[in-house]
Amino acid sequence: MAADSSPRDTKRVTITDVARHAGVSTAAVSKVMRNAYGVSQGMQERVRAAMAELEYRPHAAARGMRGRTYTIGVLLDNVRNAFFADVLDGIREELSDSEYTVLIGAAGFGADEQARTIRAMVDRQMDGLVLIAPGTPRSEILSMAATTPTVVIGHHDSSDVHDSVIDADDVGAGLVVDHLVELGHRDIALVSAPGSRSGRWQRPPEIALADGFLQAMDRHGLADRARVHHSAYSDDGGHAAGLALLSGAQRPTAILAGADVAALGIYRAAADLGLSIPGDISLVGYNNTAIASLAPVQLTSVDQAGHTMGLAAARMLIERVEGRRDRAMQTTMTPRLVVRRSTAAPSLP
Amino acid sequence: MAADSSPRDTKRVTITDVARHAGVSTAAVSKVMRNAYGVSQGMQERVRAAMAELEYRPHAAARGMRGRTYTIGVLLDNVRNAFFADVLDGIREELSDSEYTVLIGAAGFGADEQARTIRAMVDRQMDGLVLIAPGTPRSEILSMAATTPTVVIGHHDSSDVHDSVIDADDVGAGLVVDHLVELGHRDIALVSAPGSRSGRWQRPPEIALADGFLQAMDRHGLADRARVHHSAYSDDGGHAAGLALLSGAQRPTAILAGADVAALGIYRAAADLGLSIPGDISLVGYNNTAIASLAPVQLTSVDQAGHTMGLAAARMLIERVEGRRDRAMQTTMTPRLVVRRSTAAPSLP
DNA sequence: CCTCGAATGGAGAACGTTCTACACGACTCC
DNA sequence: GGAGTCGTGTAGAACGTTCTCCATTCGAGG
Repeated sequence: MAADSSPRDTKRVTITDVARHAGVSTAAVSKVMRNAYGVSQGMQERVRAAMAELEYRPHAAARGMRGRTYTIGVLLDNVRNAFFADVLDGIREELSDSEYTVLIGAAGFGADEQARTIRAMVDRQMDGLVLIAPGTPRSEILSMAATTPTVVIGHHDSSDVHDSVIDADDVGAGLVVDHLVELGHRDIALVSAPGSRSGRWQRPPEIALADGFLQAMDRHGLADRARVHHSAYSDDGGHAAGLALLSGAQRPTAILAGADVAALGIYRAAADLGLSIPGDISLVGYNNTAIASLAPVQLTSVDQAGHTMGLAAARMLIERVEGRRDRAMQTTMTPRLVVRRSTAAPSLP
Repeated sequence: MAADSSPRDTKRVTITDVARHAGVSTAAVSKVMRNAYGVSQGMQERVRAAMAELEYRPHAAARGMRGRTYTIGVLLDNVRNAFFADVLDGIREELSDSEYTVLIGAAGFGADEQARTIRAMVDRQMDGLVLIAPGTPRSEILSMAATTPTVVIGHHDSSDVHDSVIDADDVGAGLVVDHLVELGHRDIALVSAPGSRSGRWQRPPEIALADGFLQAMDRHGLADRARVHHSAYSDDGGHAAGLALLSGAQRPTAILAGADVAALGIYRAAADLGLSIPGDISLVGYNNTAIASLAPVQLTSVDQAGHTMGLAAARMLIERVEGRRDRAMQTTMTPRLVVRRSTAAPSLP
């Protein structure tokens, strides 16, 4: 086995050290830390002083064996999607002066990998989980949520075992369609994630979006001119979708992409084909991420208030973790259209 | 105290259950899991079968009390910087079929917050840490690294207690200056992070970049025309820097930004001032992130091979964690210039 | 047949917390 | 003056692993 001998020595300060130093029992120290009932003023002070003096930091793994671990896990499929960064900021802000630490599991798009990551977080005894639009089968989420407080962001399927934070994607799609129709567009395409009703989720965000889109088109009497194309919410996915839609026979005059990243891929495809935006094609993104507002981009987009969603998710989660609420709840946000320079009246045929 | 009664019941399958089910001792099961010495073929199979049958998953917190936790922590300051996403992908890829799980601590720019996050990861007994350009004082990193294997990405300061992966930022700056000078530019400005030699880091990436920039300018006899402006590597930071530089008295004809995000902020500032890129101003980014290649952007940038850096970091870290190497090492990458449409010859005065 | 050593399996002590019981004293109330 | 009650503190049993010893068996060598 060779030399081994990792350098991990210099032993930690433990609760026992603190207890001895303060001249009390470990139980007392534990109580102080969790500010549990039954501790006198004097005890409080003595113990806190000892902790400070020894620079004591509780051993999270040991805590995990019995009680809390004071860790919140966040699952996201794609670090590059800036919308998730907004949500994350919200979560971190809400938790910033609590004792909880936020750790992120970045899992990629694969359902298996996501499931593995979720299990890893549960195995590490995290106190609560925020899952952003998980691709994992619903049954798996439900069984995990039965044992660990969970907030699901994005999926419209509600449940009595986990909380949800969603955006009214159907309303968002409606806003976009209204805007485009008002500009004079008739042939409008939607590019949405292929997700579909897989894994027993009945209403993942992309389905809600697609439904809202079709309803809105119908409302304007354009049901037969609506087109839906599926592709991954990534730059490459958008690029492929853009090429397919724009070089096809019946070219739409406007495209709504379910994510800003994908919209930028479509932008690239349009450029490849020599089409200008918004001259030839109007383009709308979704999520109103930072890139949408960049000078060279100026993408019309739907704002989902990711930051606020993160705040709400964290608040709801902590309520559950600390047992202040025992019934599932659902929070719905209303989207808002932000018009920029990527949409205009269609050019005459 | 109300009802409390969190739902966390339905007890887990433990090593004891597996042992009983396989008719062996827990010690034996543990040995099989860690494939330690002293296990017969038959025992192997019996135990593995039992584990599979019961769907056993080891309890990470309990493991953390004695041995490994099979968790690698990654610290990054800003989820929005796509370069970090590249690094992260590299790390995840290298670790994808190992037993290690990667968890990310997103800490923001503040040194305190970063320090807190690092401590949180150490307290959770993570087996190893990858720190991407930490702003935390060097001493703190060194003391953490003494107890937990650590790879630092970005800082050029080497150490015998942690490994490092860096990019030759000075070379990168040289490539850019050469390119710009060749196009005919003389008045070139650098926008770099304010980091400076704080916290006892002698050579954080921004300093290496600035030094390389000044040296390259000097090499071309342009030392007196070089300007360095400090701002945060963010969209807003770039915007502010852009406004300052471009509306000031002696306007540069080209700007190098230390991060693509910041370059986009400068882009926005230029637009605000009615200046076109590359007509009036040439602009170069750093890191060659995905946004740099987007159709509407087309930013000339320096490629740092973040993905490869991530791979290297993970490989080095695991060597240390598993005790296969006990001396610190350092890996240096060579940057490459990717010319796009944001640079051109300067307009005549 | 005895001794040795290698190979294999198990007992049981950690590890650092939390938390349930319980002990003790001081009051209050009949 | 005894029975409750309240407030405060402690003992000690978990929790689910890892890992150091130790026990047993088996073969080989003498």
